[in-house]
Amino acid sequence: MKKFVPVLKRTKLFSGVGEDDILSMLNCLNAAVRQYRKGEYAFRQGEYIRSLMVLAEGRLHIQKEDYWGNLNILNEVRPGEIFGEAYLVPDSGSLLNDVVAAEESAALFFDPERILAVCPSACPFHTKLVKNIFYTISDKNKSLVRKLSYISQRSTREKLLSYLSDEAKRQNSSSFSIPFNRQQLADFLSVDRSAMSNELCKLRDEGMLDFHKSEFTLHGSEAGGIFQ
Amino acid sequence: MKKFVPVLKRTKLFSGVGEDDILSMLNCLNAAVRQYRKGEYAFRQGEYIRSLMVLAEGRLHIQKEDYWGNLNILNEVRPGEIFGEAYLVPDSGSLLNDVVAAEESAALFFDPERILAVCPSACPFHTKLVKNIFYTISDKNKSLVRKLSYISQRSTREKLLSYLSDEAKRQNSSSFSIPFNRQQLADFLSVDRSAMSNELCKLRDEGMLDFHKSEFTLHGSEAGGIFQ
DNA sequence: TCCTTTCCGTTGTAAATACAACATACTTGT
DNA sequence: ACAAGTATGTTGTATTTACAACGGAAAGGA
Repeated sequence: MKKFVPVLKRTKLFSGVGEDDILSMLNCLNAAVRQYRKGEYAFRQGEYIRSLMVLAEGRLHIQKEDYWGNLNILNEVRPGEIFGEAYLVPDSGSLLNDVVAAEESAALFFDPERILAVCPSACPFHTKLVKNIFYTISDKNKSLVRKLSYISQRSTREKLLSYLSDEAKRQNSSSFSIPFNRQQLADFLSVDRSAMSNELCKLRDEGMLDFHKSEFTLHGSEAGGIFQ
Repeated sequence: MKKFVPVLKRTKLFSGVGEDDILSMLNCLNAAVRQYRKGEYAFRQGEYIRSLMVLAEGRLHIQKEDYWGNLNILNEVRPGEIFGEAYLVPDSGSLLNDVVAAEESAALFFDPERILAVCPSACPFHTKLVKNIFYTISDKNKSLVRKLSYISQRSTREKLLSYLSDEAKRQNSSSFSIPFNRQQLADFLSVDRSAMSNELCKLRDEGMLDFHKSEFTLHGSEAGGIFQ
């Protein structure tokens, strides 16, 4: 448990809380740790969720495979982000997606009652935690809206450009790396891999960007405009 | 203010709170009302948001218009849902989308500090409110994920089927109405209106569904399977 | 009622995409 | 170093979609 404290300290969820206090909060909130190997399922469609989870290490993919085997990565969970919270709502039914570790990962499990039921006396940081959880879910919400803005572009080219330029903006540099391989990026953007690969190369040939594996560099007035 | 209490009473946000208590909470939290005519902009891209809003009446569309005039409805806000919460996170920048009233609407504006800062003595329902806000944001999250699951379908046909069958499931009937006209549905699903209209008619001709304006009825083993 | 406007379906064509199939480069394990 | 497996780029074709254009139906206002 203690090993995650430095990681957690840097997350939005525990921002403004000292390491010692994080540790006591983890105890106060009765957190449990679960670790996942790369490719392992944290949860499967149809399961019921009773905890609020925080990803401490690694990356998780919220994904869905349909009847015909098409895989859709609905979202990526990064360290410090919470997941599973939608299923704590009363009568929310069973999990609709799979949660898979994209790499070696560790998650903290919290009892939602202990977090949401305010106990002013027990834990001085509770108010801060509630605020931070609110911020964290809001961030997640924002990332979902962001993804929606990519996918709601009509063409593969526009999806790529909106995603890549947004990623450049987020990483505040025209050179950046993305957390996907080509297939994962195609799944994330809901397009065909080969068509996307084709479009990427066209964009490169047109001088709009360069890439090497998952490292991208955007060129040109449009992309550059972001940083001006 | 008082006129919204019966509406609010039925929302997730104030579930389990009596009408009198809702009114005192609204006062305690210093809520303000703003009303919008159909088509009016509640917020525009680039504005800064300092309040947490709850839609009391009507419908709002979170939408984005790009350089070329393509309109994307990113999400629809219904009564009892909150909006704007993503922009209360520190350093979250200005609004990236427009918020437009799809019909005559009314929204309540709350000071986020008053909601999130726990004051056990002042308002006995504060803990409940915090929990309900958590549930409400989570629900919103879920609706975003749901929309993602529609849009991430590869073809117009699949997008339509996933949306319509999900809507049937949510309304618990194979006959249901949707809150969109054709153009809005096309924007919501990020497809071309005429192509979608064409596809709808093909589905109808194949006997998979029927519709009249915004009233739909699903037929066949696939759609029926949901209710068995 | 008539006129105007909006909404919806239909069609043809140009463009984009999905899909399959394959070549090459890169990784990983032995 | 080698082999097996994986990731990526490339190409051609069938399918699907976008777009424009139009006609009829429905809705709303004068």
